[in-house]
Amino acid sequence: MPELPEVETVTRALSRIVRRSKVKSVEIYRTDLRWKVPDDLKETLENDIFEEPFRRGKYILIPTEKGNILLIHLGMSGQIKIKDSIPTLLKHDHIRIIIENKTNHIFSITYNDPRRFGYVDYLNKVDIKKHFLLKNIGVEPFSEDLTKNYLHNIFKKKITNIKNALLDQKIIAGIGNIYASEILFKAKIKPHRNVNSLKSKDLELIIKSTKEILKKSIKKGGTTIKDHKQPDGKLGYFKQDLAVYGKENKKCIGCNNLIEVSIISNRSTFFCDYCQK
DNA sequence: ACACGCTCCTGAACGC
DNA sequence: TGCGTTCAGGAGCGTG
Repeated sequence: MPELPEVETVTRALSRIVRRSKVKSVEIYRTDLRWKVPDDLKETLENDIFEEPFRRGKYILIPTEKGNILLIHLGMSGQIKIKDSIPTLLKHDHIRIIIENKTNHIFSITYNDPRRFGYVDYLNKVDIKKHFLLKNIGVEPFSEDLTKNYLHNIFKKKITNIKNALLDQKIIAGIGNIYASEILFKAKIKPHRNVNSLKSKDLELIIKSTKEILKKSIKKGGTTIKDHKQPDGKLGYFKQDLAVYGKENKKCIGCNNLIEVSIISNRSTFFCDYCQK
């Protein structure tokens, strides 16, 4: 599923229930995710108390009172399910955390991931800049650090196209294959353009489009193509707002020409050859 | 140091 | 209906 808006949606849903809740039990059914889930995850988290969850790139981070942070990555097919009960386990439910909130209500948080490209880990709060998955992550799209100057300094040293650059988590955190196409359509820039051909005005449009597209998608609960569900089971409704992703041979909303698809670094990339320059 | 394929895995959709 | 093939929203790793 998940790019920034989907991960943000899940993080917000978690925020509503985990804050100041006590971890009653951690049930681990599979440890062979993208990397091996640490053996001491269970004993580390149990009896600790969750604080306010937050997101970094496509990672969900939940700090605890004892000074740790639970890290969840959803990979391609991961889902978080929140229930006010402890339901029967379903296929691909790999990890389940039972919590109790301040008013003694029990909730279950279940990590389900058919393809197991995702990951669950914990780290110490002081190591947040050192963890191997977090240390090289670039700026947050909504941060003030995402500026023309920032992009210009990176792009002048690069030989790649803007589509690949948007997918590169070391530059901007959180953009994936769907939103890369959508952002470039909105910015009217062809995905194949080399980054060092981009002018100041182009960078400005890319930054503006990035913020707008991601913000709007979060508002709609993300995009459900296949897997993504919000933790309460609801779908994400940004799909109906997609302008180019998955629209091959459909009319462009800007000019009525047909949307094209080309494979860039093995990923489908959708664009309008007329609107995007 | 960088850019680019390859790869991990399951399931759904498609073609014959 | 059944079977084989292709494709999927991520991203680290090995290679050149």
